[in-house]
Amino acid sequence: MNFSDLGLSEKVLEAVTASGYTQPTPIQAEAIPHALARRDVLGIAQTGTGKTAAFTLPMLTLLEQGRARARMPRTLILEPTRELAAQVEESFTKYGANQRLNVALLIGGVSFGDQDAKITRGVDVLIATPGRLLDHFERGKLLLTGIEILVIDEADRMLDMGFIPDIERICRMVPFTRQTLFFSATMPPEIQRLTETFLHNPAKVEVARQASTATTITQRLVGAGAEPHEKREALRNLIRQQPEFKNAIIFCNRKRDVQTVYRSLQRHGFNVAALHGDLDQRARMAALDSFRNGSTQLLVASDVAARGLDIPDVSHVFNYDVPHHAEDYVHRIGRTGRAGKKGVAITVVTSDDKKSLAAIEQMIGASIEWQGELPPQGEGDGERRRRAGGRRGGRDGGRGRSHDGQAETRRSETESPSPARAAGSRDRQQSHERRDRGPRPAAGEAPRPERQARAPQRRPEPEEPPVIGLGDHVPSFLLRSVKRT
DNA sequence: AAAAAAC
Repeated sequence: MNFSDLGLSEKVLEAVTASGYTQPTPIQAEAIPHALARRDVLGIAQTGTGKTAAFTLPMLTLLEQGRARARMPRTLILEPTRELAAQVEESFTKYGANQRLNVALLIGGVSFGDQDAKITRGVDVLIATPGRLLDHFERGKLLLTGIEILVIDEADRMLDMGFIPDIERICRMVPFTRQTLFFSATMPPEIQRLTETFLHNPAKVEVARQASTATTITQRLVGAGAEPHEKREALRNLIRQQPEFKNAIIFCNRKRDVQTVYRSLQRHGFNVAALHGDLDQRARMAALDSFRNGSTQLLVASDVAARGLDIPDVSHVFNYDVPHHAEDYVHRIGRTGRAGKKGVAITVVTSDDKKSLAAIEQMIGASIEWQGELPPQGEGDGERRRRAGGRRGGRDGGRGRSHDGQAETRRSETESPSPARAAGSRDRQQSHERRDRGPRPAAGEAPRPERQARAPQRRPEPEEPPVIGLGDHVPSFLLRSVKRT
């Protein structure tokens, strides 16, 4: 299958070729002919599957006929976040290079003036987040009665974000006769209802199941103390330990933690940027740009960055927090291991995260490899080392932390051996054995018995201090076989 | 337990 077999126009094909693409992805191969035939399309696909081009390319072809009129855009694309909207705009710029089309981006956080001016001149492609679109509409500067094609992207995310009433409103404002291209990674009942209401006999195009995580991603769990400073220190060690590190996105659950972790990494000399929704638009764009062009290696982000953002070549994803919703986990780790590349996703787990972790493992249909405890240690500045050494003899202020063990595994590669660490060698071997066992079973395969079998050897000896948290102790939920859906 | 999106 080649792009030239899909019925796209010469101009669009030339732009696609110029970008270096010859073969369409499955969603593109399936959706483009339907879209060109003016059919409604229901696309069930995640980002990273080539979804954006699946609607951009046929739209560009269809837009070659006709001309935009003042204040009456011809097509409308709705996106849940500003970054995604900007990304779609780039796609139109790239593939529409051989056409004279007016594209406008209507997102919040920037001034109305430029947006207004563009609308007034007439736009062929309007890309918008719902809030700003409705704002323009209510000011009476925008007419939606000329819309020929409506695209609703990431519908399930719009649902999560409470946009569905806005989407329904917008759907009722555009002409009944328009063509609708509708994309969602999942099909919860509410989305199902929406498609039944607003799509007419759609061609259903489905690629890759929602909950499946790419096999190119190596997933691991590491334990850490639940105290913020312990987690931050664990994170720093984790970053330093990675053998094939290129760059990483670090996900936090809360915006203020994004800020804290960002500042902390900065103080410790890391090249880092932050991305969350409370930053002004310029800062958001700057963070994303510097990460994309490689001038920044670390991006600390909230879930604003979890879905859809196209950042090629991310070698690592670190979950500083376990996400509360299992599907967020899937989206976060999906930022790495893209386009056939290898990726590593490591989640920092504390004693507070058992429930969320169990839900995640249930959703992905497998248990995630447990790498062991990652104690805060080894800043290389003596001060920390003393603290770490001092802790060895007793407990650290009574806070939970198991005996040293698998945590030694990789640290030993980055630091010179010390007598205190030699004790970890037994566990280190075990840890390597575990890793060498290969990938976990995919969903649908039988649960693997060795999980039960190897568990006892990782329990602490009875005379050791009681374990608080997720050190070498294996919580009971990890020993249960995983329920599959 | 949160984040996101309009001013």
